[in-house]
Amino acid sequence: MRSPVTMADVARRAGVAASTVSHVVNGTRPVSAVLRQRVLDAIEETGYVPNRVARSLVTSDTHLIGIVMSALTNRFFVPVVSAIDRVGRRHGYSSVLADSRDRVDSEVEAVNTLLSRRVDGIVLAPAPGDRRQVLDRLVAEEVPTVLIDRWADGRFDWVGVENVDATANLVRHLIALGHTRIGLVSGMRGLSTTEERVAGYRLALDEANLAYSPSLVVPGKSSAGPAEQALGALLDRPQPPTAIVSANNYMTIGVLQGLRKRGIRVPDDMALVAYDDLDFAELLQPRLTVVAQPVAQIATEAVNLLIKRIANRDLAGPRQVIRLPGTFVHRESCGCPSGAPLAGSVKPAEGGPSQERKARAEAPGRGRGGLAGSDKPTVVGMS
Amino acid sequence: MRSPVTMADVARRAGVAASTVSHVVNGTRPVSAVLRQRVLDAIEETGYVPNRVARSLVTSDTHLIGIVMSALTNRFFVPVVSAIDRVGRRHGYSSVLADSRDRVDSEVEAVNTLLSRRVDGIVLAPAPGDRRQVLDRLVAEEVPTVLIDRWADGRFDWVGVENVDATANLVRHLIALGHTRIGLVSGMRGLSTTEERVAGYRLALDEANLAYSPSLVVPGKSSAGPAEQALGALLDRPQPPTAIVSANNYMTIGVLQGLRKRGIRVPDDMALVAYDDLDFAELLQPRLTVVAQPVAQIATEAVNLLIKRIANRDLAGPRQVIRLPGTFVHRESCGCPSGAPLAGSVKPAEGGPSQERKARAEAPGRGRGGLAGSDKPTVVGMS
DNA sequence: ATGAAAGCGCTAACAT
DNA sequence: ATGTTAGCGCTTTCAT
Repeated sequence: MRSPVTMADVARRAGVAASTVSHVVNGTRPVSAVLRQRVLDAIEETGYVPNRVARSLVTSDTHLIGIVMSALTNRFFVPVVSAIDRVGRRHGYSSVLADSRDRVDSEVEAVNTLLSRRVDGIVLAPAPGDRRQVLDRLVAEEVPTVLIDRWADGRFDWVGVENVDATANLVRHLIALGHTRIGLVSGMRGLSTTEERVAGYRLALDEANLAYSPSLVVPGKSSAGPAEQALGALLDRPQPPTAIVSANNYMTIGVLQGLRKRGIRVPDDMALVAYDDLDFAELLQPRLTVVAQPVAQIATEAVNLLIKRIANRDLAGPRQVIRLPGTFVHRESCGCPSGAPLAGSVKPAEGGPSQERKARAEAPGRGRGGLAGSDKPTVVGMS
Repeated sequence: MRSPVTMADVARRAGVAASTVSHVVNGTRPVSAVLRQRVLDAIEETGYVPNRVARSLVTSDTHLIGIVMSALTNRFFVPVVSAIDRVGRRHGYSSVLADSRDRVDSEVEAVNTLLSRRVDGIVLAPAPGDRRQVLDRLVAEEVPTVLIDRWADGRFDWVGVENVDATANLVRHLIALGHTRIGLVSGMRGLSTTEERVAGYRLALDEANLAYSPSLVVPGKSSAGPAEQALGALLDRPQPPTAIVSANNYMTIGVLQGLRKRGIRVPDDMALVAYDDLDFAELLQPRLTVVAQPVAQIATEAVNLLIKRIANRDLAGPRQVIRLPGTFVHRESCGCPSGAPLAGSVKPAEGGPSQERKARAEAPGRGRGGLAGSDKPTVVGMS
């Protein structure tokens, strides 16, 4: 069995009281150099590893941060884990996961598990549907929680991206290029991001006095397969669109797949722009014109905010809503030649309704190694 | 502050002893219908959530599985998390993460954290370098551990992929197509996967009586940027290769990037094959000929094995080594026309040295929605 | 079928 | 500067 060497063992070996061992381990009170050394030696010799669960029982904190999201499907999953590791390492936090599978019932189960494990705080990307049960619970238990990605409830801190204007910019650009029949492959129902992106699409149409046709908006359910199917519906219309907007990364993959199968070339036969950059967007031909989310930054802000809340639970203060801007990345799938200036002035955002704090624009370099000069896409920061 | 409603509170409210509450919660001994109901009601009314950390202190198990790997860089990260969630949910396991950043010192830190949190078991993808310290520790503490991806030590269970023959097959295919100068962009030094893939490359060369030239093997360090640089070295040779093998997914991205920048077309100017399939391999032009790892299956096997070990720590038995076959996916980047039969008979594997168990071949469909008939790549199972 | 009591390994008063 | 002691919230003998 596993090392049952306890603090008492160490104390005995060092010839001191258990509390002394505790204090040298935690530096919680001065210990004479001699005893400290004796204790350190004893620890070394016995291979003692402090038992954090026993510690947690008395201090009633676990230094555990719970993450609730659909692991595979949510693009914030890995960045959040990384942020907790990076930021949290300094403060001794670790992360525990709970997959919600994007269904409220699993979400409830997930939150309960985390609650019973007494996590110090939770980062949650709310599943679509009625999440009142989970959220009420979280409020009742008063466990520090920050919502991420999808907005769901004014009682919580939230960090996410600006969707309305960013999507509108995508559409404005297409309109500036002369398109009037623009299809939208939209996301899962019940997600704020889905609704906001649809709203952005309609906004741009309105501005240009183009009629909104419901049949041009097809449900891609936020994933590739359904998106490919939804695309079919669009293409089978008597008057297919001349341009398509895909509302998230996974759906973009489905759309590309579908277009390819039908032998429809981008952008010659069909212009395509998308919400979310893809890791491999640069490698596709044509390269995709997209709005990129500052994913890493969102994750980092969320974790920082959470840790701050945990640190002073009392100084609660007003809930923070951090809505970060997306970045318009102009490449060629919209139909523009490589390096062309951006058609259709990208309007500056006017500040979301619940925007309480303006964040700095994301740094241009998004990490994935520099591109050669002429190959560089035009990056337009949006705020 | 957080719900401090304890088992004692519930007991008082229900007018029973704490032990009775415990037994109805855990079903550990019969409780009369009346009392059981009273307890259940009290729990309901108080919103009691059992404190798992207190429980852990007495039972000395946490139902926590630790995951140690380079979160962002390791392709097994998300699949392992998913597997723990899927398999573990039935048994009440959750996962705690620790990012090793692929450096032994962080790895030591990570393992220590998990040890102090008293996880019931660990899934570890060993960092490159001298991991004796970590592994000795794990052995000493006798915490059930399964190694994944990179093989490191005979004292542990291990689950990973067959590399030698799979890589050889890639090279054999190129040779069959007439290539004699074949470059290899290889992975990080100190990783078993790197060494095995180089060995496979050499094996195929030997079989064909082609000379092995060290300068045709360049260090891509398992990531995109370095791979792109390494590619440069290959291309700047007086006699550049006519075909390239990329030894993992991230490096393939770098290689593609580099080739594109130099205006080198695949496969016309340069044939390209790779270890690891890419999520978007189907979307590239040309589509990539690769060996795909059964990632999800590896993760699932690892987690199942670990949970089994945890269940009966004593019945230790011999260490298991599960080496799963890769799948040759024949597409067009090798220079073959779409749907062409596979040139260069792909030799069946001969069983790795430490192969103790033969696993079934991965099911052909790899999840990402069916391809249209004529577009379907030729998939050749390897064992 | 139920209750009382001991104790898991630690921290944090409270002594001295 | 160090030791003693009383819990943290639970499980699990041991009684009854």
